[in-house]
Amino acid sequence: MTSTTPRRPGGRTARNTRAIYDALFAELVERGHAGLSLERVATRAGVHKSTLYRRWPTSDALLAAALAEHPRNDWTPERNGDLERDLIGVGQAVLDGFDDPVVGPISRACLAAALDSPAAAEALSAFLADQHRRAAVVVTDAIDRGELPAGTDPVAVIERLVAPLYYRRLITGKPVTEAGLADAARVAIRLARD
Amino acid sequence: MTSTTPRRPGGRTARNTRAIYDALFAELVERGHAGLSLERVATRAGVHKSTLYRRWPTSDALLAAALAEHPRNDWTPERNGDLERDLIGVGQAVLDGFDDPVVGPISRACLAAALDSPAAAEALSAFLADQHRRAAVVVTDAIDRGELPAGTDPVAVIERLVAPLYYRRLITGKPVTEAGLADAARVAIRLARD
Amino acid sequence: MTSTTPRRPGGRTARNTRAIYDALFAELVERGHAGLSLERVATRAGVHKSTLYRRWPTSDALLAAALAEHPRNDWTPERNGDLERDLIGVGQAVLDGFDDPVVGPISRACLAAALDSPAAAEALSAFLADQHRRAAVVVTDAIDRGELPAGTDPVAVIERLVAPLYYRRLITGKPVTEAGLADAARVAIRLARD
Amino acid sequence: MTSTTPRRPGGRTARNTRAIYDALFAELVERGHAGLSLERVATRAGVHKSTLYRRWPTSDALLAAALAEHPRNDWTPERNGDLERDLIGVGQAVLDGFDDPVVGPISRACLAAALDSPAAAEALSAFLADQHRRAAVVVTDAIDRGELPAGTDPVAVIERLVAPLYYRRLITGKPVTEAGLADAARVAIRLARD
DNA sequence: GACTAAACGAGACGGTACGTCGAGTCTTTGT
DNA sequence: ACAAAGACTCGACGTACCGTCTCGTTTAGTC
Repeated sequence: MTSTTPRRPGGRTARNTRAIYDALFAELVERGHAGLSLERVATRAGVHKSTLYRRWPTSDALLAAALAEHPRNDWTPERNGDLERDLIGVGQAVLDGFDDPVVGPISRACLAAALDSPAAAEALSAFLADQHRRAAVVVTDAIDRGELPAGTDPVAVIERLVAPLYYRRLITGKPVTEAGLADAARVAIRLARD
Repeated sequence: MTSTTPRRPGGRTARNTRAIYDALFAELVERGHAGLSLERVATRAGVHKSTLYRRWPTSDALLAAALAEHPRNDWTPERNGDLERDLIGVGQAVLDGFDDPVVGPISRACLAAALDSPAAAEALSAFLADQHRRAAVVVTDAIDRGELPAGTDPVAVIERLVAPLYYRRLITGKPVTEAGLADAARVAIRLARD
Repeated sequence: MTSTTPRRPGGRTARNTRAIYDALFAELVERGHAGLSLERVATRAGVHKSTLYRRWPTSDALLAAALAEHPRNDWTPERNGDLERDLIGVGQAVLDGFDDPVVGPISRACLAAALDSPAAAEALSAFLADQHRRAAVVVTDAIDRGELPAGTDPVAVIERLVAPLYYRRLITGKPVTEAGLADAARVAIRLARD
Repeated sequence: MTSTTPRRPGGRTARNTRAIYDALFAELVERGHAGLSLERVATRAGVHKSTLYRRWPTSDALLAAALAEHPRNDWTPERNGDLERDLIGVGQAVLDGFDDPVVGPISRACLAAALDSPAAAEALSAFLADQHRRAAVVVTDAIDRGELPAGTDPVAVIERLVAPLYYRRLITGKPVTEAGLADAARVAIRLARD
């Protein structure tokens, strides 16, 4: 990680860290990545500016660290015993995230940061890999059930599922219809079957 | 358009506009979206800062305007009489763009801008729609040849092709192998056949 | 005079001149000398900026020209047949000018301009000389009546009268009481008698 | 005072303050009040612009603060045991100030500032009050010697002395002759005798 | 339970860029 | 062909953050 791990991480330091991450996300939600100011983050966290600079070299490093610890790292997909239904569920969760007034802006901010900063890119990469792994259980289930061939790469299937969702919503800016989501699920399954 | 169209668009104004767009792209290439400074753009274009602010309300508006006029709006896919080969060609062109030392940074910058600013998002959306339309001729060809059913939506095929490329390269940050590209092309075709 | 006298002073030119002077004074009243902007004056006068620049080289020159033509050049002191009463009347008129919501700010503006610009200083000098001459009739009256010796310099008496008024009100910023004014008048007379 | 007194006035801050005041006066001497630029003052003082804005809200406040601390606050009139001679000495000192290539422009600038800004006006008022008090010892001396009645207001005498000097030189722009100065002294004394 | 180094709070600073405003000067355009 | 108005250069404004520094002060962990 890019953060300077404090040698005395207990007590106040831990409290501050938590407050800073919270403030960071709140600021990202309110003002976006371009409008981010470490001064405001510090003020909002009730912490002095120098505390931030002491612990993270750049704002991207802070974002990377926050992304690594904080959010929805406990998410788990629904498992219904049917691959297509499960995949649609996963996709819907992704889309719901984009629409969420908190998660959406944070996602966009992380993405924007990743496009500018290698450190943030790495953190985002790790975060997404984790999410993929988490989601991939629905594919593993399908393999166990014999719905898919044994050699299938579960993460690849998930990637194929979410790629068009990200592309349409975040990049082209167009909405994803129910049919679009179903289509994405079908593409992913079709790929896995070969 | 978000730009303030000047009421006297001849002569110097036109020359300035061109110089500004060029300077903007050069700066984006060198410093990225986060490191963009309108002061530097102005200096580089040999123009005074106030000229920029007079004509575009924000940096995003400038980027949007530049994106709308300038780059590779003349690109055309190769047409070999074979859909899969053509699609791979389109995909390869996209990937080459990401790798290009000029086009790549500009793409990333536009994307980052779009994630922060509705104006930029709209401009990017229009730009990509144009690119899709342009690329879609290879699908239309295939329909004409009878390779694909008549009702096929050509743009949808292109989107299915490029979505995983963008997702892997720009979002997860991972490379796209030749096999990955071939996969994307094959799946796009197969799905269109149904 | 520093103004460029136009070669066709009739019709539109004259109307514009009047409008410009009016706008100038109005702006001075509203924003003071430091806040003066020729752009606003031009807009307010319904005239293009270049018209101003064509006719006056600097804002001070404009102010000087306006001062020479416009204001209270028709003022006349009251003549009561009693020097002290007349002088008090003159002094009161000066003080009333300082307090007037229109004349006061203009006076201060002209003074400030004169402190910065020789052109304005000259204009102010001429203006004040004119005012002195105008006021001096009350002294001439007194000489004619035999109240003062024949060799008395009427303008010097007026200057002795108004100097402390200007000094207290405009320079030290302190008010002038009725007794203060009476004092000034009395001393001016007494000194003239010797 | 309008200045923001820094909470740690030692060391660098104090050095900066002094350098800023010096630079301010130097700029006023060279360019006058209207030509004052805080950017140039900062550069000249070897200090960054934001340091100025952090400590003084406006240029007038800076001028006020500088006026309050810096100049000739140690001036003392000559005392010759003769009121008229002393007063002429005081008046001559005032006139010499107007002619001085350093003090003159600064005086004019302060006066111009005072005409535009209440803060500067107050500072000037305080400065002049101090000068008056300082000069008034020559009047007190005369009272002690019995030259003037006991109830005489020493400061009023000084004001009466300097008023015509300011009026002629700074306002009407005309020179003050030796006779004019002697006249002013006589007026002041005459006033005090009643 | 007291000590010591780590972590923090606080204020000031030099610096870059912002976005705005006004001063003056050119130059395109419409008539 | 020429004046009017639009567009420009230039300098400064006042603001916001950035990242750094120097001091004290608090607090966590250790002996």
